[in-house]
Amino acid sequence: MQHKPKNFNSELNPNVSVDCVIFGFDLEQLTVLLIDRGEISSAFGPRLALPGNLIYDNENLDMAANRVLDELTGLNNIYLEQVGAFGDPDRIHKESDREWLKSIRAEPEARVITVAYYTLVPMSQYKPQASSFAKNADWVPVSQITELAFDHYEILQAAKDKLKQKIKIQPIGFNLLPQKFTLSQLHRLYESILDKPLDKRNFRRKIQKLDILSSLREKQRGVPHKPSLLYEFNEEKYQELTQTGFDNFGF
Amino acid sequence: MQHKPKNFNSELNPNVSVDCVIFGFDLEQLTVLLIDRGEISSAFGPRLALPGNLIYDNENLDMAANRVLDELTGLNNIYLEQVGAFGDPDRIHKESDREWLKSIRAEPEARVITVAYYTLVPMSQYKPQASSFAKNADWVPVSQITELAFDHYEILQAAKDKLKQKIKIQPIGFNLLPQKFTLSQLHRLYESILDKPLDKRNFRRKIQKLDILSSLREKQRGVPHKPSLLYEFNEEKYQELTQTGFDNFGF
DNA sequence: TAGCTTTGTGTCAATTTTACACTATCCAAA
DNA sequence: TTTGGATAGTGTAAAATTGACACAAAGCTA
Repeated sequence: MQHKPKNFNSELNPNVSVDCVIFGFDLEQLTVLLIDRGEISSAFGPRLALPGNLIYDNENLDMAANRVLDELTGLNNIYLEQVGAFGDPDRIHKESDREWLKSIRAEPEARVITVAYYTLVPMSQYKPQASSFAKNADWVPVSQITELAFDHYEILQAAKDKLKQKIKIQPIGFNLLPQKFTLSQLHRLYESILDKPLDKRNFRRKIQKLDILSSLREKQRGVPHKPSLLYEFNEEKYQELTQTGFDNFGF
Repeated sequence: MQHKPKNFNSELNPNVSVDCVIFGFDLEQLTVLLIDRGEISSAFGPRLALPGNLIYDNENLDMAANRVLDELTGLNNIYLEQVGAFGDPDRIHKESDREWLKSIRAEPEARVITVAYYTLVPMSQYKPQASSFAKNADWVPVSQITELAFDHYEILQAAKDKLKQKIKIQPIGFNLLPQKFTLSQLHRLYESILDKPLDKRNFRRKIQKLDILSSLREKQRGVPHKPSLLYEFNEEKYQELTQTGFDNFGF
């Protein structure tokens, strides 16, 4: 399950990179997949970063994002959506970042524009495996993050905003949950993405109206309270819905 | 495979460009500002393109977009919003585009990633003046455009989609109109952006409810039918509104 | 078995949406 | 001057949606 070093008969493009904001949900809060770059020689600075790297010169951006994500974390074959391009000439200004680049890049001083991508995955089904220059790769609660390498913190904020916007327009949140989940978990998920409380009954009513959940005849077990019914997300109905098109979730 | 020679501060970065999608509205339909690249030596292909060019290596993307727009069309000091990055390695595949690049670029074969921007301006207040490699710069109705240079047609579609989305969330459409306008013009504008008919009475009601229009005591003149009242957009109220925040126009 | 915790449920008032048709006003042409 | 053509401007009623709100049921633990 390790990635083969692809033989691109092409060079890395020293001016363009991709970064991936992979959101997960631990059933409590929103998380992001970050890599640990390990000890940084000279100064201290944030060790954590979004998975990202330079693109190859003959590679399209979407594929580059997938490749890089795979190389650093082992996650592959994931649909990524673009956040945007980040190109401040000064985006690499932290001393720790400069030092680190010297250790991994042929042209550590080059001006780099990065194209950021984001997506949502069910954490439970993706176990990150660090490799390449990632010493470690793991999920970190978004709320705990206060700084990241380069301009990655800023990118993360932009991705969160996109997500917030998008979830109002598409029932994309279901991607974050395990196959079987409870309405309360979904509820918490929406609250943590939208960053505001939602009335329980109204939320449930609205979700049910979408008619994309199948209730299972199964209950939670082992919880010290009334067990919740489990639901499944109905892919087919969802496809139908997005085809028909709908404008707003109205949260 | 050529990348720029390093570290000349004022050098063009041969790998990154910006393109601008400037929307206008001629009171009938949505238009875009395009440049004419003139006769193309070898093959025929589309002469029209979005205004765009390479960035400088020490220039941030937003500023590059403004500079390039100014250089090619004379429009300046415009707030631009990002559409996204377009980086297919094959995005320069038309023979006519290759030929043309040879005539204007130092490294015509370089792989170029472009970052697209868009905005809306009142056409009446911006008279494009072609210069640099633009032989001409003019407004073209979006509906008449069937092909453009490079992947610009695709970029245009993406910008239209962004606009469509955005106008549902912000009353941004007013930017496209002259200072004094009629509700019918605004109505037509919304219809052409959303690309669907909107009920006249419902539209008017909804707009009025926003409370960002000031009715002038002035009528249209010289129209061969009942003259319309003129309105002004109320910037102050608009600012107030965006501050307070609102989610949806609900069209 | 008592207590803790979370689930799951319904209603009513207020607001918003949708669908729909006729008169008023100006210009131009007869 | 009259008439016809064109677009502006206006209201209502039914249906759907939203928002606010409270309590019993179910399982676990001590």
